[in-house]
Formats: sequence, C-alpha cells, structure tokens
Amino acid sequence: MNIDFFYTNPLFCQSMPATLQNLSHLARRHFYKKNTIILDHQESINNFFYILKGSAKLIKECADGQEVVVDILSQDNYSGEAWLFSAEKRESYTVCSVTDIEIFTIAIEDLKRLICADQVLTLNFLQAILEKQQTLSMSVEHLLSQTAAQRLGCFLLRRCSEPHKKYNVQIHLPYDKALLASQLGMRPETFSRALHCLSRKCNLIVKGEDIEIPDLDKLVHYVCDHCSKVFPCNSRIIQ
Amino acid sequence: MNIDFFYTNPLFCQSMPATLQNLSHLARRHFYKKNTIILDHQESINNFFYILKGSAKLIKECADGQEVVVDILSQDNYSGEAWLFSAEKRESYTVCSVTDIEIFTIAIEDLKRLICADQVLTLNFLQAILEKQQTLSMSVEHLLSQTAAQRLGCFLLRRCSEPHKKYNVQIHLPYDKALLASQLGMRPETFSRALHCLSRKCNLIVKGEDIEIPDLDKLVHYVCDHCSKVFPCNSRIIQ
DNA sequence: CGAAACCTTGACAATGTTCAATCACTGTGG
DNA sequence: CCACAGTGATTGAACATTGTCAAGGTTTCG
Repeated sequence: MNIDFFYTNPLFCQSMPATLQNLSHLARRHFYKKNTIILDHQESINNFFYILKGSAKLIKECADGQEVVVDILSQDNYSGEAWLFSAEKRESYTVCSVTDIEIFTIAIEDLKRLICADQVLTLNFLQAILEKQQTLSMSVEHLLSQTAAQRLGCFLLRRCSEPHKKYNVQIHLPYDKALLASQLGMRPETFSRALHCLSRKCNLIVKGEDIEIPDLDKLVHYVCDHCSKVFPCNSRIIQ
Repeated sequence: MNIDFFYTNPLFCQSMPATLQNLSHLARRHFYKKNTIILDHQESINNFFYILKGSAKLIKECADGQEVVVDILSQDNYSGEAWLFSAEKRESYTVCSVTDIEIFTIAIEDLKRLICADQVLTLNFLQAILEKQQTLSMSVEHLLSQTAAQRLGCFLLRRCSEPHKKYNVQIHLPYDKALLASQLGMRPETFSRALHCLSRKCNLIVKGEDIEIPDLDKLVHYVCDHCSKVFPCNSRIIQ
C-alpha cells in the first residue's frame, strides 16, 4: 500500500521510518461493494483491518443461528486488534460492508511483530485502544440504564457536528434504520416507536432519514439526565 | 510499596529493573474496610489502582442521582488506565469496597511516565487492556441479546472452576445478590426470579449463596446457544 | 428476643418483542 | 407512462420480559 497514508495517519505516523516502510509492504488494500462479506470468521481472526472509506458492521453469530451486530465501524475505524496477543482464538465475527468500502488488511502476526519492535507504535495502539475501551464502556452503561428512546436520543446527540449550535440542528442518519436499531440494541419496530416518542417529547421533526432538532436542550435534558456523562460528551460519532 | 510484588506480578515483572524500582517508590498501599469509598470522583480520575486483595465496585452517577454499577473488580484487577492519555477528563466514577480490601494506587501521571519509558511495560499494558476489552465486548453482546436468566446462567458458568467436571458442580456466589444483580443489569427482584427460573429449567439447586448444578450441559444449552462463544469460553471469572 | 439487612413473592405498570398488515418509496419491464 | 414487485418503514394487537411497589419471609447478630 502507498506509504504516504502511513506517514500521515495519526495511528501510525509517529513510528520509525522502517516501521512505516514495513507497514506499506505488508498492508493489502481491498475494495468491496455494499453488502458483501469482507472478512469471514477465519479471516477476521487472522487479520487487522482499517477502513479507508465507507462503513462496515461486525456480526457475531450464536449457536442458534441468531445474529447480533456488535459494532458498526466507519472511516478511520479499525478492528481485529483483539487477537494481537491472545493464543486462544475461540471467538470470531464476520465483517460485512454497509456501503461500498475501501479497507486495508494486515496479518495479525505481521502487525504484532511491528508493534513489538517499535515503542511509539505500541504507545499509539495503547492510546487508541483505550479510547475504544471508553466507547465500549459507555455502551455498557447505556444498555444497563437507558431506555430505547434515550439510547436513540444519545446517538442523535453524538452526531451533532457543532455542539454549541443549540437551535434548528440538522442531522442525517448514516445508514438503514434497521441497522441503526440493531446497533442500539432494539428491534426496527421499537426504533420506529422510539423515534416517534422523541418527536413527541422533544419536538424532533423527522423526514425520512433527515431529522431536525429545533431545541437541542430539550433532547439533552431527556437523554443526558440519565447518563453519567455531560453533553457534549467525548464519544462523538460524526462521520 | 514492596518491590517483590512488582518482580513477581505478570503485568509488571518483565519491565526493566529501574522501572520496577520506580514503581515500588511511587505506588502507595492502602487498606479499607468493607463498604467504604476508596476513590472518589476526583481521585478516580488521577489514579491508577490495583486490587491486591478483596473486591470493589465502580459506580457511575447520573445527573438525576441514579447510580449504575458499571463493573465489579476482584483480586488482581485494576482500573483507572482509561485516563492515561486522555486530556479531557469529563467522565469519572466512584470506587467503593465490596469486602475488606487492600489496594495500591499510583498517580496516573507517574504511571504514564513509566509506561512511556519502558517498551515492555507498554506492551504488557497493551496486552492486558486488550483482554479487558474482550470482556467488555462480551458484556455488550450479552446485554444486547440475552435475557436476564441467560445472563445469570452465563455468570454461573464462568464461575465454574473446572470446566470439564460435568456433574454436581458446586458454586458459591461471590457477593450480595443485589450487587450481582446490578452487575448483570437487572433489579434484585428480577435476579431472584431469574435464579428461580434456572432452578426450574436447568435443575439448579439453590441454597442461599450456594448453588449446585447437577447437570452442567443443561445449563450450557440454556445459556450458550444464545451466545457467539463456546463453553468453556475465555472470559472466566473465578476468584 | 428483636432489630436490621437482605431476599423473595405477588400484583401491577412500563417497556420491548413478535407477528401480521399496511404504507411509502424505488426501480424494472412492458 | 403505468403497473408491479421488492425493500424498508410504520402501525396495531397480543404477548413476553422486566421494573416498581408493597408486603412478608429469612438470616444475622447484638
């Protein structure tokens, strides 16, 4: 892959020149159409991947056949780092594109070697993964304590690009309502009702995938009173 | 703190001698009685802590006063690493002892300096935090897809010390049922009913805090069919 | 024994799921 | 251009799960 990417990307750029060189040799670029499996169970265990453009969902499948969307990743998100140091690899997931997508992959073993040989890269990964951990930990808190409508409201708030604009904020939903629903831990029907509930209680105006928030504080009050964080909280999801 | 601890602890022992020396100078040991606040909001932001003996709960408080138990930590667990590299520290929690407890703390800034100066320590932290991340990610999956009874059953399975013993397995609940309930994301009443449900459907025999599982496979079937992992899964919680 | 803490139970309310029906939008072929 | 199929979104009704509140039971410990 083009070395310029690694020279400018925050996760990699501070590494040693030799590391960047190696990365550019070992990373493989891929393009996929919307709704295709981009990493199957086997591949997801052995590869780190980074989204250059587009978004993808991580799907876990249960013994009984049910599928759970455990995460949705967009540009500059990545996954697969979980298996860097773990010998036992019982767990796996399928990665499926949500839009047309451009990614690069690198074999876990190769990445591990590079990380172990470069202190700065190790530190960058440590930092990046701590940020990811905070988002995960927030998800847990929300699933434990918030209703469906509050989780949806929180999602909308985290998509506000200018947190200090308080009136007539415009938002566009980034993907299918059904997919969004599963990310937020609810059925599409519940999602639909939750959105309706927010439009009643917080005066949202919903037009298909476009949502207008006339008075942000109303939504903040409805959502953030039941969360330990203070709006505008860290875990923004602007894409 | 005694340097011997650092020389033998898996998270620290491979670091450079100078690092271990520094750790032992900078770490402060503390003892607390059951049910006391061991780190308040302010302290939890500025300190890494490690449990030497006992257990503690992490509590987040919402704007409306409600409290959520986001995690329960036991011996050799730690927390506070989230703020190692994050400048903005809007989030915080209170740490409260669940048993009599012995911990050591170290100022985040000190730990950060040591980590940045020691490649092996950085790698060890990266590895440890990736393991933590897997557990968190499992929690999300369970909260998204399992019922209260299944989550409880999963907890019980993860406490089985010998995964290959299939019959008449004995388990002891590690703390209050109410606390356990909140960790599993349910009310005490729901917990009580979930336990009752398991005793009916999977033949568990409940005697106060002691539980006997005559036939493990029955429970595994009830719980793990709705999970992407295969029993005995990695995330054990034996204490 | 008696108080306090913890746990359980029942009745009911709130929330979310399931299933079926309908609607809205889009693209296709005639 | 229209009819039609297909997909995604919404709605209603029945149901399942979980939460809430109040009461009563159990255990522990002085």
